[in-house]
Amino acid sequence: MADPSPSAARAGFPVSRQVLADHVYEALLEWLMDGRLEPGAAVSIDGMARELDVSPTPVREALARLEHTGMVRRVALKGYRVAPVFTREDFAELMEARLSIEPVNARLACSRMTPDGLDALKQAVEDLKTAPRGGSFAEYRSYLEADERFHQLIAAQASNQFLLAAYNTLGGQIQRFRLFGGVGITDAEQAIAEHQAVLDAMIGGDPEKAAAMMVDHVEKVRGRAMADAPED
Amino acid sequence: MADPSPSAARAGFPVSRQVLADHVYEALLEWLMDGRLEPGAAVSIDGMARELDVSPTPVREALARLEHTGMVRRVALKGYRVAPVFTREDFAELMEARLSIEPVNARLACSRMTPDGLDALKQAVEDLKTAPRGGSFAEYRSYLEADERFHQLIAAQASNQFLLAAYNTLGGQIQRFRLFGGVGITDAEQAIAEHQAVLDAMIGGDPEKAAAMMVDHVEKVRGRAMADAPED
DNA sequence: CTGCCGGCGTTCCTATAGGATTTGAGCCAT
DNA sequence: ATGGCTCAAATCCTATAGGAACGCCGGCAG
Repeated sequence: MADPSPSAARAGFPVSRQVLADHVYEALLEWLMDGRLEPGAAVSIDGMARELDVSPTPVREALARLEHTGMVRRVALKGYRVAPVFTREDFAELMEARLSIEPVNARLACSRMTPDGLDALKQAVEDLKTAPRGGSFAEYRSYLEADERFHQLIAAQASNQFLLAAYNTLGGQIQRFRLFGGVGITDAEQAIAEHQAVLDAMIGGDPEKAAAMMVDHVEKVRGRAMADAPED
Repeated sequence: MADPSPSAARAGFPVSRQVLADHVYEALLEWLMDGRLEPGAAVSIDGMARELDVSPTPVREALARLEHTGMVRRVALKGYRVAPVFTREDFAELMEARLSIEPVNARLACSRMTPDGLDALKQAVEDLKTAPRGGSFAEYRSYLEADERFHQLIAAQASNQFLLAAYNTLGGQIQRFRLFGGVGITDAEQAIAEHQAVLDAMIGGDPEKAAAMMVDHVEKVRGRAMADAPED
């Protein structure tokens, strides 16, 4: 490969234990989240290989993993395409799924919270409050990242590998919708308050209240998004 | 390759719209479920390629997909291994996850049930009742298959792609535990009655009762398994 | 006897080549 | 002008080859 930077990870960190397919996976994930790969666009294996200066084999492996996340869809002998934009029904289903998983995560996380986990959660909410959110699209990223991190941390603190895996499959879709749903950040103040309410319940050590606050948050997110994006 | 037989799969089904990696995926899945690949065993890419008479590339792609299901684990530059047997804690976590997802599926499935779906559910319970379960291990298979099919159908009838995906990631693990958990079929009569209770609630069109019956079923499964397998 | 070390096989990992398939454009007949 | 057909480019899919790392085993020095 002409660009030495990708191989630097292997050469510079012989203990890295990371292979090319992992880098390709992360690169594609980033492009998917950035919008560089728009929904519906074809993802050519050979094309991506040329773009990333690798052979098609690692690209194929990375795409096989991505398919399982729902970010890309595969049609045999036709190739991969970026998953289409969410319809209103898709969004409703996603929120329904969140409502059945995230409150459980919140309840369990509250019961099993570690001091470090609580600190991380506090930091996530703090980042939400301080993140810039007025300017261009790129500035949303830190806000959205903190949002996703908050929910991800709760799922992790629930200390259940299966619930964590289940949430992670949703998390990517949620993040993708946040970016491509067509709605900007119009509800930051309310969303921050709802996150704070969940955090307060966690600090107070009240699992049931934490679950209830999470239900409240997700339902309000759904309500706001459905109102903001009446497009169909 | 010298032996032309492997290409027969392609030549014989020109309309199959299925590629080699899909066949490899299904073959590996079957071997994992059969016990031919025991937990903890190494899954060599080259070895599987020789065994299946294909090149390593499709095997690599199939394993990349399987990794996301939790059936196999990958260590970079070291290869794939069959996921280890469930510990008591793993099983408890799995049941906890089921308790947060399957009752929701049952409630939604009851509300959105189609006539065809209901027929399929009835058939699954009927198969549970008539399946042989006294003899050898191989005879369990039809019973276990009907069990898994019952839960899978409910998840499908919930008409929520995300909940279905979430359940499917659990379903494989559940099935794997049924086979390798160390417990035989000692609770068929009770389990069938519990399935019947869920089905009756569905027939009666009572979503809340269907959810409650599902909770009852999963909790009792957990109770019986934890009592039967005190190994630690 | 014990610990170190160097060769050797196995395996993973990536690149490259070639066959098979789909898609789109261009041409011809109606 | 339009519908159908042919051809060619692009793409997917699989096979094969080669480089690099890991684990094992026998030999040798202390």
